[in-house]
Amino acid sequence: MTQRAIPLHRRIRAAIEAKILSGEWPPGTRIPTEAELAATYDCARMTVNKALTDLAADGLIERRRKSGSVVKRPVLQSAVLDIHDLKAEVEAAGFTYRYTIATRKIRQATRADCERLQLAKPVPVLALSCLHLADDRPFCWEDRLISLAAVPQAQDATFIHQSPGAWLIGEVPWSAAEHRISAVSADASLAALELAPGTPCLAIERRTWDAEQPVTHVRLIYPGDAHALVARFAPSKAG
Amino acid sequence: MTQRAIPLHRRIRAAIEAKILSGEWPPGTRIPTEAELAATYDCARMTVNKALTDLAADGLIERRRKSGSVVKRPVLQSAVLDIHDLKAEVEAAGFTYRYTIATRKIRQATRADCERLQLAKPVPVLALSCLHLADDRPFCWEDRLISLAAVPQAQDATFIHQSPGAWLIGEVPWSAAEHRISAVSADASLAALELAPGTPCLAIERRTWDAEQPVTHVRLIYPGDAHALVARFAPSKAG
DNA sequence: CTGTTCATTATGTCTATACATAACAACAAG
DNA sequence: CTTGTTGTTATGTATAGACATAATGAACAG
Repeated sequence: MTQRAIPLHRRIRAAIEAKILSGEWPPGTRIPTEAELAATYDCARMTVNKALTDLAADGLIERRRKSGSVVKRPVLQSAVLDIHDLKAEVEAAGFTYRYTIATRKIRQATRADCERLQLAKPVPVLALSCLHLADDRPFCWEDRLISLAAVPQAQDATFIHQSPGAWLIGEVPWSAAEHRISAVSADASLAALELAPGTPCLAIERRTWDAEQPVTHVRLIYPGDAHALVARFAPSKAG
Repeated sequence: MTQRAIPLHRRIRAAIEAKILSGEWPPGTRIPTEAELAATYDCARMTVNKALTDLAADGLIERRRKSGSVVKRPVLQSAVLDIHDLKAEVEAAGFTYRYTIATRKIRQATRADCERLQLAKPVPVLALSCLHLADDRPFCWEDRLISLAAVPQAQDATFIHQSPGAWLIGEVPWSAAEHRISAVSADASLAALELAPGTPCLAIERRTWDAEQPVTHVRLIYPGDAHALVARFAPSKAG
C-alpha cells in the first residue's frame, strides 16, 4: 500500500533536474549551495552531495569549489553524434565557415510536415533550407522544420548571425532527440551541393522535443566521400 | 612535493577496473563483497560502495543484493551505435537471422592491412568476409581483419555457430573502439548484396583495441534505403 | 599600486554507524 | 512435494561529523 520507494537523493536530483529542464534555472544559473539545499529538503548535506554529484556526472551541472555549482549549457548532441555543430566542426578543421539561407517559409503544417515533426494536429511551422559552406565550398545541405507552436519567437528570427540550429539551442532550454542516419543518392534537390547525380550522401535526420512537444526536425545531407562521422570511445570513462 | 592527490574511491575504482579490463576478472565473475574490499583497501565500506556504484553507473559491473556484484558482459557498442549486434537486431525485427562466410584467409598483413588495423609492423592476420541475411535476404556485407598477434586463437575458430563479431566479444575481454560512418556507392565488390550498381550504402567502420593493441577492423555495408541507424536519447538518463 | 598572505567559504573526501530491503536458503507446515 | 516462514547476507540509503582542498576576496606589506 505504501507508495513505491524512491530514494531521497533521487527525488532531490529529479527536483533540481526539473528546474533545469523547465528553464526555470537557465544555463549559467548558480544553484543553491549544498547546505541550503540540505535545509530545503530537510536532509543531510551528504544526501544533497550525492544528488549533485549525480547531476554533474550526467553533465547537467558543473561544480566548482567555493563558487558553487552552475547549470551547464546543454550539449544537445551526444559525444558520439556531435558533428552537428557545423560551425565549430568546420573551424576546428581550419576552414572559414559560412552559411546561406536558401528558402524560408511560414505555413500551416502540411500532412508531410506533421509526419516529419510527429505532430498530432497541424500547427504553424517555419520551413527553412540552408547551405553550409567551408571556405566557400558547399559541404552540407540543411532542411529544417520548426514548430511555431513550440517556438513562437522563431517567426521573427532572422538567422543572420546564427544558423537555425545554433539559435534553437539557445532558445529551447533542453530537449530529447532522436537521430536517424542513412545513405541516400544525390538528386536535383541537392543541386546546391554541386554533386554529380547519384553521388552517395550521408543523411542525418534529427527530431527534437521539449517536454513531449515536438520542436524541430532537421535533415542534413553530406557528400559521403568528403565527410564522415567519427566516434571514438572507450567503455569506461578513464580514471 | 606530495604526489598528486587521487581520491581513495577513485583508486579503488581504478584497481577493480584494471582487473576487469585485463581479463583477470572475466565477465560473470563475482567480485568480492564490499566488506571484503573494504578490508583489502583498509577503508570504510562506504568508500568501496562509492567506487562500486561508480563502476555500475559506467556499466562495468552489475550489482545485486545478497548475491553480490558481478562483472558485466561488455557492450562493445554504445547505445547510440548499437546496430552492430546484427543477430539481435534482425531477430528483434521478427526475421530469421543467418550468415555465411564468403572468404577466410590467413596472411601476413599487407600494407593496406597495416593501415586498416593501424599496425606499426606487419603481423599475421585473419581476413574474413561474410554476408548477413535476414529471412534469407542479404542485408549486410562484412569485411573483417583480425590481428592474430592479439587474438591467436582466432586461427582455429570456425565461426560456424557464431559470427566473428560475436565470437570476438567473448574472446577479447574489453576494448576501446573507433567508429567511422560514411556513405558509399555499391560496386562489384558488393555483388553479394544483390544491389543495382550505384545504390547508396551506409558504411560503418569499426576499429577495436585491447590495451593499446589493435584487435580488429571491420567494415559493414548496408543498403542505405533498406536500413538506417537510429539513435534516441535524452540529455539525462531519466530518474 | 602591486603582490603576498590569510581567512572564509563551498565543495570533496572519508569514516562510523544505523536501518531498510532484496534475494536466497533452509526449514517447517500443509 | 509444494508452500510459506524466517533468518542470513550483501547491498541500498541516509546521517552526522571531521578534515582536506580549491577558489575567492580582503587585509596588509612592500
